[in-house]
Amino acid sequence: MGNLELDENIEISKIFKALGDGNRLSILRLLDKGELCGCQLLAKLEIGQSTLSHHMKILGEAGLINCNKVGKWCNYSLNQSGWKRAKSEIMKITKSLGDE
Amino acid sequence: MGNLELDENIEISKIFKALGDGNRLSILRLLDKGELCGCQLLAKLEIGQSTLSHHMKILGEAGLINCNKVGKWCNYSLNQSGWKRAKSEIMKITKSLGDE
DNA sequence: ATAACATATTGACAATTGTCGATATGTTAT
DNA sequence: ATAACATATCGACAATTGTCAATATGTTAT
Repeated sequence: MGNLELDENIEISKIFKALGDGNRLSILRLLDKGELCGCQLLAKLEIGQSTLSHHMKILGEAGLINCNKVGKWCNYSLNQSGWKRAKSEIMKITKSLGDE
Repeated sequence: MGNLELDENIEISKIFKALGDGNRLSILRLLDKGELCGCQLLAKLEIGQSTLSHHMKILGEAGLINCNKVGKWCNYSLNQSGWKRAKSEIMKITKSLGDE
């Protein structure tokens, strides 16, 4: 038993689940403009601190961001390798559509 | 009031939410190999018919698939323009990472 | 007309998710 | 040592999600 392809897809779906939230997309767009610590993100978003922390955890576990901890600050940035994976999976799923 | 950027991101997040499920990724990978009707998909997946129908609705509303109805069959296929949008949003979010 | 088939919809349910306030942990400055 | 700050964790809650069985709708074949 156990569908291996499905298990693999469930694994990959975590990346897209992480992208499936408006606030998290806002966070990622901010990070694309440059590294930011949690408190800077917090100042730009309309959510509580614990909520932000929760979102950062989900993005981190999905491999989409890194945290470079400096003292009490967490300097978050986009994680190149996570995004590479995300893009590559999308390309694999849409091989038949070509590049256009 | 109302945060417009967030609203836009919530809108876009629906595309990624649709990708955030293992069974739906399986469905999309099957469709990438070629058009299939619901009953053909059903034969390849381990889910009930109503569940499949539900997933197809979500994928359709996200703009990721089309249904070409022929008689009692729905011939599903990947929707080029929906995927173009998905890819373009990812590229926008990761401008700073370049193409690599 | 009737039966068989493909798909959609409904209602129910457990599981997961997004959010918050409160609290804990760890760090810097006084 | 103490206070102030940054982040993480916990417990609670409502909302959303994935699934199913049952039923409805629409289509084809008899």
